[in-house]
Amino acid sequence: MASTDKSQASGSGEKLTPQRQAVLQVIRESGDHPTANDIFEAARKRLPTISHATVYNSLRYLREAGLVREISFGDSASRYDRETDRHDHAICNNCGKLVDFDLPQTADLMRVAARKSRFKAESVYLTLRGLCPDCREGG
Amino acid sequence: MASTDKSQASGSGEKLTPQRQAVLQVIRESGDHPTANDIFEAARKRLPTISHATVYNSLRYLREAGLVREISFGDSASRYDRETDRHDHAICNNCGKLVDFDLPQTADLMRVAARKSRFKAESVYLTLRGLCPDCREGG
DNA sequence: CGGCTAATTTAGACTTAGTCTAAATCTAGT
DNA sequence: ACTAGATTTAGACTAAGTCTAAATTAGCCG
Repeated sequence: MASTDKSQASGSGEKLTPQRQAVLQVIRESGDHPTANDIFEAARKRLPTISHATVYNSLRYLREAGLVREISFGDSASRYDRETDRHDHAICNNCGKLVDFDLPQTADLMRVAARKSRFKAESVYLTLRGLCPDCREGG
Repeated sequence: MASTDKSQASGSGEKLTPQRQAVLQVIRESGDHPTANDIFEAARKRLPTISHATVYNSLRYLREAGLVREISFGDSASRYDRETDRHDHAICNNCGKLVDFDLPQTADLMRVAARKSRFKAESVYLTLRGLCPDCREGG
Protein backbone atom coordinates (compact mmCIF):
# COMPACT_ATOMS: atom_id res chain seq x y z
CA MET A 1 0.00 0.00 0.00
CA ALA A 2 2.64 2.49 1.02
CA SER A 3 5.08 1.49 -1.69
CA THR A 4 6.55 4.48 -3.45
CA ASP A 5 8.70 2.37 -5.72
CA LYS A 6 8.33 3.16 -9.39
CA SER A 7 10.81 0.70 -10.85
CA GLN A 8 9.14 1.10 -14.23
CA ALA A 9 10.15 4.71 -14.55
CA SER A 10 12.52 5.83 -17.24
CA GLY A 11 14.69 8.03 -15.11
CA SER A 12 12.53 10.95 -14.14
CA GLY A 13 10.66 9.01 -11.46
CA GLU A 14 7.37 8.96 -13.35
CA LYS A 15 5.29 6.22 -14.89
CA LEU A 16 5.55 6.57 -18.64
CA THR A 17 3.19 4.23 -20.43
CA PRO A 18 3.77 3.64 -24.14
CA GLN A 19 1.01 6.13 -24.92
CA ARG A 20 2.55 8.82 -22.75
CA GLN A 21 5.93 8.15 -24.27
CA ALA A 22 4.51 8.51 -27.75
CA VAL A 23 2.91 11.84 -26.89
CA LEU A 24 6.11 13.07 -25.28
CA GLN A 25 8.19 12.05 -28.27
CA VAL A 26 5.87 13.75 -30.71
CA ILE A 27 6.28 16.99 -28.78
CA ARG A 28 10.03 16.61 -28.44
CA GLU A 29 10.53 15.82 -32.10
CA SER A 30 8.32 18.64 -33.28
CA GLY A 31 10.35 21.70 -34.12
CA ASP A 32 7.23 23.68 -33.52
CA HIS A 33 4.51 24.09 -30.89
CA PRO A 34 1.89 21.54 -31.83
CA THR A 35 -1.73 21.61 -30.76
CA ALA A 36 -3.41 18.65 -29.06
CA ASN A 37 -4.87 17.71 -32.39
CA ASP A 38 -1.52 17.83 -34.17
CA ILE A 39 -0.20 15.59 -31.44
CA PHE A 40 -3.13 13.22 -31.73
CA GLU A 41 -2.54 12.79 -35.45
CA ALA A 42 1.20 12.30 -35.11
CA ALA A 43 0.80 9.91 -32.20
CA ARG A 44 -1.58 7.76 -34.25
CA LYS A 45 1.24 7.06 -36.65
CA ARG A 46 3.16 5.45 -33.82
CA LEU A 47 0.25 3.90 -31.92
CA PRO A 48 -2.62 3.56 -34.35
CA THR A 49 -5.20 2.87 -31.66
CA ILE A 50 -4.36 5.73 -29.32
CA SER A 51 -7.45 7.71 -28.57
CA HIS A 52 -8.34 11.30 -28.39
CA ALA A 53 -8.97 11.12 -24.64
CA THR A 54 -5.65 9.42 -24.00
CA VAL A 55 -3.80 12.19 -25.76
CA TYR A 56 -5.50 14.75 -23.54
CA ASN A 57 -4.93 12.63 -20.45
CA SER A 58 -1.28 12.17 -21.37
CA LEU A 59 -0.83 15.86 -22.00
CA ARG A 60 -2.24 16.63 -18.58
CA TYR A 61 -0.02 14.00 -17.03
CA LEU A 62 3.12 15.23 -18.78
CA ARG A 63 2.34 18.80 -17.91
CA GLU A 64 1.87 17.97 -14.26
CA ALA A 65 5.05 15.93 -14.29
CA GLY A 66 6.85 18.97 -15.66
CA LEU A 67 7.89 17.23 -18.86
CA VAL A 68 6.10 19.59 -21.22
CA ARG A 69 4.63 23.05 -20.97
CA GLU A 70 1.21 24.18 -22.11
CA ILE A 71 0.88 27.50 -23.88
CA SER A 72 -2.54 29.00 -24.18
CA PHE A 73 -3.30 32.40 -25.52
CA GLY A 74 -6.98 32.89 -26.07
CA ASP A 75 -7.27 32.62 -29.83
CA SER A 76 -7.64 28.92 -30.38
CA ALA A 77 -6.31 25.59 -29.18
CA SER A 78 -3.58 25.21 -26.58
CA ARG A 79 -0.14 24.46 -27.86
CA TYR A 80 2.53 22.35 -26.25
CA ASP A 81 6.16 23.22 -25.74
CA ARG A 82 9.00 20.79 -25.07
CA GLU A 83 10.94 23.59 -23.42
CA THR A 84 10.02 23.43 -19.76
CA ASP A 85 12.23 26.17 -18.35
CA ARG A 86 10.46 29.44 -17.77
CA HIS A 87 10.47 31.59 -20.88
CA ASP A 88 8.43 34.10 -22.80
CA HIS A 89 6.47 33.99 -26.05
CA ALA A 90 5.83 36.20 -29.02
CA ILE A 91 2.86 35.64 -31.30
CA CYS A 92 2.48 37.11 -34.75
CA ASN A 93 -0.82 38.91 -35.20
CA ASN A 94 -0.63 38.30 -38.92
CA CYS A 95 0.46 34.69 -39.47
CA GLY A 96 0.06 33.23 -35.98
CA LYS A 97 3.68 32.18 -35.65
CA LEU A 98 4.73 31.51 -32.07
CA VAL A 99 8.31 31.91 -30.98
CA ASP A 100 10.08 31.38 -27.68
CA PHE A 101 12.55 33.76 -26.15
CA ASP A 102 13.80 34.48 -22.69
CA LEU A 103 13.85 37.73 -20.80
CA PRO A 104 15.61 37.50 -17.46
CA GLN A 105 13.74 40.63 -16.40
CA THR A 106 10.42 38.80 -16.45
CA ALA A 107 11.30 36.92 -13.27
CA ASP A 108 12.01 40.22 -11.52
CA LEU A 109 8.71 41.59 -12.72
CA MET A 110 6.98 38.63 -11.15
CA ARG A 111 8.09 39.81 -7.73
CA VAL A 112 6.96 43.35 -8.39
CA ALA A 113 3.64 42.07 -9.71
CA ALA A 114 3.13 39.89 -6.67
CA ARG A 115 3.70 42.84 -4.36
CA LYS A 116 1.35 45.07 -6.31
CA SER A 117 -1.44 42.53 -6.63
CA ARG A 118 -0.91 41.05 -3.16
CA PHE A 119 -0.91 37.60 -4.70
CA LYS A 120 1.48 34.84 -3.71
CA ALA A 121 3.30 34.40 -7.01
CA GLU A 122 3.52 30.97 -8.57
CA SER A 123 4.32 31.76 -12.17
CA VAL A 124 4.32 34.61 -14.62
CA TYR A 125 3.55 34.79 -18.32
CA LEU A 126 4.78 37.48 -20.63
CA THR A 127 3.43 37.43 -24.16
CA LEU A 128 4.33 39.85 -26.89
CA ARG A 129 1.94 40.34 -29.77
CA GLY A 130 2.98 42.00 -32.96
CA LEU A 131 4.46 41.16 -36.34
CA CYS A 132 7.07 38.50 -36.83
CA PRO A 133 10.18 39.29 -38.89
CA ASP A 134 8.62 37.80 -42.03
CA CYS A 135 5.33 39.65 -41.73
CA ARG A 136 6.78 43.03 -40.81
CA GLU A 137 8.52 43.18 -44.17
CA GLY A 138 5.92 41.60 -46.42
CA GLY A 139 3.10 43.71 -44.99
CA MET B 1 -22.16 58.70 -50.19
CA ALA B 2 -19.03 60.15 -48.65
CA SER B 3 -20.81 61.29 -45.53
CA THR B 4 -18.86 60.55 -42.39
CA ASP B 5 -21.57 61.93 -40.17
CA LYS B 6 -22.68 59.59 -37.44
CA SER B 7 -25.24 61.70 -35.68
CA GLN B 8 -26.52 58.62 -33.92
CA ALA B 9 -23.31 58.21 -31.98
CA SER B 10 -23.19 58.75 -28.27
CA GLY B 11 -20.07 60.80 -28.20
CA SER B 12 -17.28 58.42 -29.08
CA GLY B 13 -17.93 58.63 -32.79
CA GLU B 14 -19.23 55.10 -33.09
CA LYS B 15 -22.57 53.63 -33.99
CA LEU B 16 -24.01 52.23 -30.81
CA THR B 17 -27.21 50.32 -31.40
CA PRO B 18 -29.40 49.55 -28.39
CA GLN B 19 -27.96 46.03 -28.29
CA ARG B 20 -24.39 47.28 -28.28
CA GLN B 21 -25.26 49.80 -25.61
CA ALA B 22 -26.81 47.10 -23.47
CA VAL B 23 -23.72 44.93 -23.77
CA LEU B 24 -21.46 47.85 -22.99
CA GLN B 25 -23.50 48.81 -19.95
CA VAL B 26 -23.49 45.30 -18.60
CA ILE B 27 -19.71 45.30 -18.75
CA ARG B 28 -19.39 48.76 -17.27
CA GLU B 29 -21.77 48.03 -14.44
CA SER B 30 -20.19 44.73 -13.59
CA GLY B 31 -17.66 45.09 -10.82
CA ASP B 32 -16.07 41.99 -12.17
CA HIS B 33 -14.81 40.55 -15.45
CA PRO B 34 -17.83 38.81 -16.94
CA THR B 35 -17.71 36.11 -19.59
CA ALA B 36 -19.68 36.36 -22.82
CA ASN B 37 -22.28 34.12 -21.28
CA ASP B 38 -22.59 36.24 -18.14
CA ILE B 39 -23.05 39.22 -20.42
CA PHE B 40 -25.64 37.41 -22.51
CA GLU B 41 -27.70 36.62 -19.44
CA ALA B 42 -27.48 40.09 -17.99
CA ALA B 43 -28.22 41.71 -21.34
CA ARG B 44 -31.38 39.61 -21.69
CA LYS B 45 -32.76 41.34 -18.62
CA ARG B 46 -32.55 44.63 -20.46
CA LEU B 47 -33.37 43.44 -23.96
CA PRO B 48 -35.21 40.14 -23.61
CA THR B 49 -34.86 39.23 -27.28
CA ILE B 50 -31.16 39.87 -27.67
CA SER B 51 -29.48 36.84 -29.14
CA HIS B 52 -26.39 34.92 -28.45
CA ALA B 53 -24.84 35.92 -31.77
CA THR B 54 -25.57 39.58 -31.22
CA VAL B 55 -23.75 39.52 -27.91
CA TYR B 56 -20.70 38.05 -29.61
CA ASN B 57 -20.98 40.47 -32.50
CA SER B 58 -21.35 43.38 -30.11
CA LEU B 59 -18.38 42.26 -28.08
CA ARG B 60 -16.25 42.14 -31.20
CA TYR B 61 -17.51 45.54 -32.25
CA LEU B 62 -16.87 47.10 -28.84
CA ARG B 63 -13.45 45.53 -28.64
CA GLU B 64 -12.48 46.85 -32.06
CA ALA B 65 -13.85 50.26 -31.17
CA GLY B 66 -11.63 50.23 -28.09
CA LEU B 67 -14.53 50.45 -25.67
CA VAL B 68 -13.85 47.20 -23.87
CA ARG B 69 -10.92 44.86 -23.57
CA GLU B 70 -10.94 41.10 -23.97
CA ILE B 71 -8.96 38.99 -21.55
CA SER B 72 -8.23 35.43 -22.48
CA PHE B 73 -6.05 33.12 -20.54
CA GLY B 74 -6.33 29.57 -21.76
CA ASP B 75 -8.45 27.99 -19.05
CA SER B 76 -11.95 28.72 -20.17
CA ALA B 77 -14.09 31.45 -21.69
CA SER B 78 -12.82 34.93 -22.49
CA ARG B 79 -13.65 37.62 -20.04
CA TYR B 80 -14.35 41.25 -20.71
CA ASP B 81 -12.88 44.24 -18.99
CA ARG B 82 -14.29 47.75 -18.98
CA GLU B 83 -10.78 49.09 -18.29
CA THR B 84 -9.28 49.77 -21.70
CA ASP B 85 -5.95 51.25 -20.71
CA ARG B 86 -3.06 48.82 -20.86
CA HIS B 87 -2.70 46.93 -17.60
CA ASP B 88 -1.74 43.59 -16.17
CA HIS B 89 -3.68 40.72 -14.63
CA ALA B 90 -3.31 38.29 -11.78
CA ILE B 91 -5.30 35.07 -11.67
CA CYS B 92 -5.76 32.93 -8.60
CA ASN B 93 -4.85 29.31 -9.21
CA ASN B 94 -7.17 28.26 -6.44
CA CYS B 95 -10.41 30.22 -6.81
CA GLY B 96 -10.00 31.69 -10.29
CA LYS B 97 -10.30 35.29 -9.16
CA LEU B 98 -8.98 37.77 -11.71
CA VAL B 99 -7.65 41.15 -10.63
CA ASP B 100 -6.26 44.10 -12.54
CA PHE B 101 -3.16 45.99 -11.62
CA ASP B 102 -0.68 48.14 -13.46
CA LEU B 103 3.05 47.79 -13.71
CA PRO B 104 4.72 50.64 -15.56
CA GLN B 105 7.70 48.36 -16.15
CA THR B 106 5.68 46.12 -18.43
CA ALA B 107 5.74 48.69 -21.20
CA ASP B 108 9.52 48.85 -20.98
CA LEU B 109 9.72 45.09 -21.15
CA MET B 110 7.72 45.21 -24.35
CA ARG B 111 10.56 47.04 -26.04
CA VAL B 112 13.14 44.61 -24.74
CA ALA B 113 10.98 41.69 -25.81
CA ALA B 114 10.55 43.16 -29.28
CA ARG B 115 14.30 43.49 -29.69
CA LYS B 116 14.97 39.99 -28.49
CA SER B 117 12.26 38.32 -30.56
CA ARG B 118 12.77 40.59 -33.57
CA PHE B 119 9.03 41.18 -33.67
CA LYS B 120 7.44 44.54 -34.32
CA ALA B 121 5.66 45.02 -31.01
CA GLU B 122 1.96 45.81 -30.96
CA SER B 123 0.97 44.87 -27.44
CA VAL B 124 2.22 42.97 -24.45
CA TYR B 125 0.45 40.85 -21.85
CA LEU B 126 1.78 40.12 -18.42
CA THR B 127 -0.17 37.66 -16.32
CA LEU B 128 0.70 36.58 -12.84
CA ARG B 129 -0.60 33.26 -11.58
CA GLY B 130 -0.61 32.39 -7.91
CA LEU B 131 -2.80 32.65 -4.87
CA CYS B 132 -5.02 35.63 -4.19
CA PRO B 133 -4.96 37.25 -0.75
CA ASP B 134 -7.98 35.23 0.40
CA CYS B 135 -6.64 31.88 -0.77
CA ARG B 136 -3.09 32.32 0.49
CA GLU B 137 -4.40 32.52 4.04
CA GLY B 138 -7.16 29.93 3.92
CA GLY B 139 -4.90 27.36 2.19
C1' DC C 1 -0.23 -19.98 -12.10
C1' DG C 2 -4.96 -17.68 -11.08
C1' DG C 3 -7.30 -14.19 -9.25
C1' DC C 4 -7.61 -9.41 -7.16
C1' DT C 5 -7.28 -4.52 -7.36
C1' DA C 6 -5.97 -0.25 -9.16
C1' DA C 7 -4.56 2.38 -12.97
C1' DT C 8 -4.91 3.20 -17.79
C1' DT C 9 -6.85 3.13 -22.35
C1' DT C 10 -10.50 3.13 -25.66
C1' DA C 11 -14.56 4.76 -28.33
C1' DG C 12 -17.81 7.61 -28.45
C1' DA C 13 -21.22 10.60 -26.28
C1' DC C 14 -21.38 14.94 -24.32
C1' DT C 15 -20.36 19.96 -23.02
C1' DT C 16 -18.85 24.48 -23.74
C1' DA C 17 -17.46 28.44 -26.28
C1' DG C 18 -17.95 30.56 -30.17
C1' DT C 19 -19.00 31.11 -35.40
C1' DC C 20 -21.98 30.88 -39.38
C1' DT C 21 -26.22 31.22 -42.11
C1' DA C 22 -30.42 32.78 -43.85
C1' DA C 23 -34.35 35.24 -43.04
C1' DA C 24 -36.36 39.18 -40.80
C1' DT C 25 -35.85 43.87 -39.16
C1' DC C 26 -34.09 48.40 -38.90
C1' DT C 27 -32.04 52.79 -40.76
C1' DA C 28 -30.83 56.29 -43.95
C1' DG C 29 -31.18 58.50 -48.10
C1' DT C 30 -34.00 59.73 -51.95
C1' DA D 1 -42.97 54.73 -49.81
C1' DC D 2 -38.67 52.28 -52.00
C1' DT D 3 -34.24 50.73 -51.97
C1' DA D 4 -29.69 49.46 -50.24
C1' DG D 5 -26.90 48.40 -46.59
C1' DA D 6 -26.20 47.21 -41.87
C1' DT D 7 -27.87 44.77 -37.90
C1' DT D 8 -30.41 41.36 -35.34
C1' DT D 9 -32.49 36.96 -34.59
C1' DA D 10 -32.89 31.90 -33.98
C1' DG D 11 -30.91 28.10 -34.49
C1' DA D 12 -27.67 25.05 -36.85
C1' DC D 13 -23.01 24.12 -36.83
C1' DT D 14 -17.89 23.63 -35.47
C1' DA D 15 -13.88 23.06 -32.62
C1' DA D 16 -11.69 22.02 -28.37
C1' DG D 17 -11.83 19.50 -24.69
C1' DT D 18 -14.13 16.54 -20.88
C1' DC D 19 -16.71 12.61 -19.23
C1' DT D 20 -18.37 7.84 -18.99
C1' DA D 21 -18.51 3.05 -19.04
C1' DA D 22 -16.50 -0.94 -20.62
C1' DA D 23 -12.25 -3.28 -21.85
C1' DT D 24 -7.32 -3.80 -21.18
C1' DT D 25 -3.12 -3.84 -18.66
C1' DA D 26 0.04 -4.19 -14.73
C1' DG D 27 1.40 -5.14 -10.33
C1' DC D 28 0.59 -7.99 -6.17
C1' DC D 29 -0.47 -11.91 -3.17
C1' DG D 30 -1.70 -16.54 -2.03
